[in-house]
Amino acid sequence: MKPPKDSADRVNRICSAIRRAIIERALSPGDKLPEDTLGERFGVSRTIARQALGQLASEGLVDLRRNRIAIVATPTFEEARDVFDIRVELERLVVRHLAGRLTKDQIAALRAHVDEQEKASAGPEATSIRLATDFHVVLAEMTGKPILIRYVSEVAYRSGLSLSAYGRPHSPECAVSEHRQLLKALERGDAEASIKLMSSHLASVAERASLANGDSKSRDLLAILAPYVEE
Amino acid sequence: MKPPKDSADRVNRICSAIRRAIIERALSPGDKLPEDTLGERFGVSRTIARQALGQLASEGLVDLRRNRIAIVATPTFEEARDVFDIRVELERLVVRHLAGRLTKDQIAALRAHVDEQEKASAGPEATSIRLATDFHVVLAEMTGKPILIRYVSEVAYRSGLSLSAYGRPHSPECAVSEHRQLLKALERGDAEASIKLMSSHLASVAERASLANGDSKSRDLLAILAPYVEE
DNA sequence: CACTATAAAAGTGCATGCACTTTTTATCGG
DNA sequence: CCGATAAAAAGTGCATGCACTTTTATAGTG
Repeated sequence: MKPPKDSADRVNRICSAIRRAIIERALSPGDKLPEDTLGERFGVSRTIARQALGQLASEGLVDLRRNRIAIVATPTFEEARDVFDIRVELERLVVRHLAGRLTKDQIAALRAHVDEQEKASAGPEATSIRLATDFHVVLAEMTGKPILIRYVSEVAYRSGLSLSAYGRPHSPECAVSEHRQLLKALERGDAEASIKLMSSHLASVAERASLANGDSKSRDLLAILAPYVEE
Repeated sequence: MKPPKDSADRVNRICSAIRRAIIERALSPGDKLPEDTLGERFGVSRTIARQALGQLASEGLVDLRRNRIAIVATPTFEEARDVFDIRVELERLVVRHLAGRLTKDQIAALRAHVDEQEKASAGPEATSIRLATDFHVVLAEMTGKPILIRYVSEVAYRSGLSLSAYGRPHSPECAVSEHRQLLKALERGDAEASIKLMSSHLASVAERASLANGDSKSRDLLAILAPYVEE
């Protein structure tokens, strides 16, 4: 009779909230996440908040420092690049599996998603970024492969964090049109094209963070500073 | 002068021990892992044991069921296959980055590792399996990319668990010779060949778990084989 | 004897308390 | 006013205790 106290996912609620806050840039690298503040805000004890932080740390979104307040992670430039490399491979796996296999309903859902994304282009950047990331997660979910879903989500969120650290302002129109193109290729079952489109889409996302390939480390600093200097 | 109570990695010690026990098949899918037994065995409180279990659960090696004793995970057949798919992509990334970039010392270390592996072929299966897995982890570590290392280790261990669930007896000689071939290709900087060798090596590992042929659910055999065949 | 009901045991879930560390604030000499 | 220093506050690390759930052992009944 009483609510089954389904508390296993109280942790999850906190994680989701923080992930979203990060992806929407309400939280930035270095921002503090004290256990008791979190617990208070979410109406749970420190124990639960602590678990959530542990989980997020294992996903690379949070930095746990002994005896210090946990903070939103600050990915290094190299880490950001590596995550993108991995992300490309994982998402290629996704589209390879999805090309030509999407049901009518799935296609409709994806189209609706992109439409919403387009509508959000005019609005606040936070929503736009979140929807853009969600698109990739939704794609992954359509594979029905729990493990792939988990990994793709993880790298997608980490990418978002990197972008928040090193990226220039988000450009929604671009993402929308690229998503539409990809969707078309998937729909007509062109795996080859889908993979290419996904790769180049992610490359352009990475470029926004100046993460484009270059083995030289000397220009990294410049690349890092560029977004702040220009404008 | 007292030991700095470097307790952050007491959790890690437990995790490592359990991971190793799993890979060596001392622990099998379904085996129970009670918090207090663990704590007692490792001389820590339940709290720490619990953290370790949480960590391992997030790596997919342990199953946490509410109010029930944690158990070693039993990957489904599909999960096993998916992990292998992801593993192939990640390890391709590893060898792609390593080909032609290995230092003399690294090559020596790898050769030593394979030698040890060969020596262990005659001994107990546990050691042989562990060394075979380690080879892949060591390779990943040589990329110096923390994130790649983490993901590769994770899928390597998960693969080991799948093998323990579905695999036939381990065949050490096979792994040794394949590792040697790969090492040669890496050494002479032949990225193309390295990637192929890694792919086919992992395919043969997967085959040992009957993950390549359609056991019960053979519906997309082509999709399963695609990553190994292509290119 | 099987089969159920029931009580004890074992185990997890979680809040809490205390020791310890880091951070902040307050105080004081120059 | 500034910098240093000590004291208070804030925060984490972790063991522990108690409520609750599952499992096991026990006893009762037709």
